[in-house]
Amino acid sequence: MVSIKDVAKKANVSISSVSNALNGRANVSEETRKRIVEIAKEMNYYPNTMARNLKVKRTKTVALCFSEFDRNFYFQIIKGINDCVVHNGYDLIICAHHSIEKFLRNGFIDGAMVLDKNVSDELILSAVSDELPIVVLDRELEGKNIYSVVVDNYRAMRDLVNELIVKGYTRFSYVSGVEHTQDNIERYEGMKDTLNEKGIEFISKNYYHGDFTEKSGYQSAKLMIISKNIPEVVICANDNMAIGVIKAFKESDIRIPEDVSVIGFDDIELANYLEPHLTTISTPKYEWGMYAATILFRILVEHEESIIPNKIQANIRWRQTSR
Amino acid sequence: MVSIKDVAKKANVSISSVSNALNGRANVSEETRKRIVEIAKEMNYYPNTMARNLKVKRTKTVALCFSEFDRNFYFQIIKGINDCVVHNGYDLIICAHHSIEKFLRNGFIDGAMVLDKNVSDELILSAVSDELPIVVLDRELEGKNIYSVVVDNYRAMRDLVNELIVKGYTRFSYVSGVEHTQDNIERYEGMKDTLNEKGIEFISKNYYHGDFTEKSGYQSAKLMIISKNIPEVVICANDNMAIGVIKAFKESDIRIPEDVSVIGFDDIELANYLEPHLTTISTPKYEWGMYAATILFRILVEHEESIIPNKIQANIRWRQTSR
DNA sequence: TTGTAAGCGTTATCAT
DNA sequence: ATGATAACGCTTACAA
Repeated sequence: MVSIKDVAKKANVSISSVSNALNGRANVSEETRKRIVEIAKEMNYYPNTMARNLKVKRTKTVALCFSEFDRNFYFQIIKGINDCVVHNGYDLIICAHHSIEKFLRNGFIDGAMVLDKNVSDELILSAVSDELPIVVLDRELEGKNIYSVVVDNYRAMRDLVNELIVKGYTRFSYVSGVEHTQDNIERYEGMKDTLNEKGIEFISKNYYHGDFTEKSGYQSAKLMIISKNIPEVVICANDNMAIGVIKAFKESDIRIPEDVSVIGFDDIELANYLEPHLTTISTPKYEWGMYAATILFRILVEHEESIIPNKIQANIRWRQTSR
Repeated sequence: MVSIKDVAKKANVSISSVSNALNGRANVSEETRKRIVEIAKEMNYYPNTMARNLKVKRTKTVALCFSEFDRNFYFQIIKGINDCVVHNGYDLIICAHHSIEKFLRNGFIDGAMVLDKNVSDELILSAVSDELPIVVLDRELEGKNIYSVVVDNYRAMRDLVNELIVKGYTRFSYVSGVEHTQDNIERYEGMKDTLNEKGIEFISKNYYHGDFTEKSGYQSAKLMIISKNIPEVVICANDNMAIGVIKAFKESDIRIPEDVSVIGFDDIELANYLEPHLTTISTPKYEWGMYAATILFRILVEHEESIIPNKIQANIRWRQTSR
């Protein structure tokens, strides 16, 4: 690996002149600057980032902690993040939760985003600092230099249920995601509260325990069928479970939406390709990522303080699985 | 940021003792070792990776260059890569083509993988070295310390066409991907050569110019319909175009597979959810990534030389869009 | 305009 | 067993 020393030797100047020349500083004659640049290029010299970062404190790199490569739901979020990062002239590295400590602790990054449930709150709270603001997308977390950018599940669900009631639906079932997750709780509460307000009681036998997987949706619907407890509409805590629900109903020749409506949450790519197309709540993934990164840069480059991020608003996509 | 110096001061020892203690070296008494470890923990000390890497040459980090966050086809590949990297005790960073130079040039990584057409061959060839082996997944590239792990498109297509001929198909159409891409060329050649061998001439009016997008598949099928040139089977250079083709046929009430069969390539997630389920060629994505990373580690940790990677074999998934 | 030298946070060599 | 000290490759005051 060719170092600044090698370039200096070949150019017959001191290393500081090389540094100055290459960093476009004024204190070097145009003539030598040219020569140095040329020699550097011809020697294929690139400054060692680590050595540089050891000196200057800014690295112009931010990290995204992410490891759920199974769920392609996330990739539009990442795209949004990436576009914003590039636009700000920074570099993005994505690393899995296994590696995040390595990057969080050591001044290699100027800021971070977290989209990985495997990372504990404690880790985040212990890593965050004035020199390392963190934006989290997968939880709500309070603290100095920490910013949460999450979807407003509760409100989206309220909007949905209100509209369903207007359409005349009264008998609801709910297929839950993993019980203790914030997403699931907010989505469920949104539904329940709205029903209650409208004088519709939600009884617990219409609550089915899922875990966000297609399979758990399938099994929940099977249960409805066996127990002859088919509602007018089944609201699923996410699309994957809705897909499972639909599959089970289809197998029993229960028509959608004539016999029962099915509604998901997330608006994954599949939702619009299924037969029938899935009515769901669309979280604007690209904008979500973009906004999260924007928040980070408002701190990083604008040095804004006391930002309170807005929640991301999700919207209903009426399609064919509902009337 | 607390440094080794701070720990040394607080523990009343020299920095070398701290370093030795924390790195589990023998030349430090058990007693002081314990004290130092304790103090380090209580001070929340983590060694600065960059400073360390400046000294020792191994970073135990590899990079994946990737930026097509639009095509979720890729994510299982990344998962395979990530699992292998973690299994070897390394860290993975994923960075987009914009940033790759920064990491390729500066000794921050021990090795790299490339899955990004935006990276030029020249860049790869100029960055590769004994200290930085590179595995490419998206092209075939020759050179010292460069290894290509690609899918055997040609063979898969030969297998497919041979079986189709056995099934009695004789009238083929082909919807191409972006013309000059290796994937497209190999897939097309595989089809054409096999047909020729079996005495079936492939005429150019049955070749439709697509670009791997659903839309281009849709338009190609529209063209077939308008020109009343519907074959027995249309082979698409990827699944997305097959989806477009199917959509167009459906709109014209052309039945699949009764009137025409449609076959894709890739086996994206959608393929198995479409109605009818798409017959396609499945590239084992997880294994592909896993294998590519494995090659890298055979060089990195086993110091193997002169490895000639096998091509990844793809397999036909007979489903409902073909007879 | 140019060069010298200190320092960033480590590890490693060599005295002690 | 412990501690100075050089070195990694760079930036940056400061001196020349």
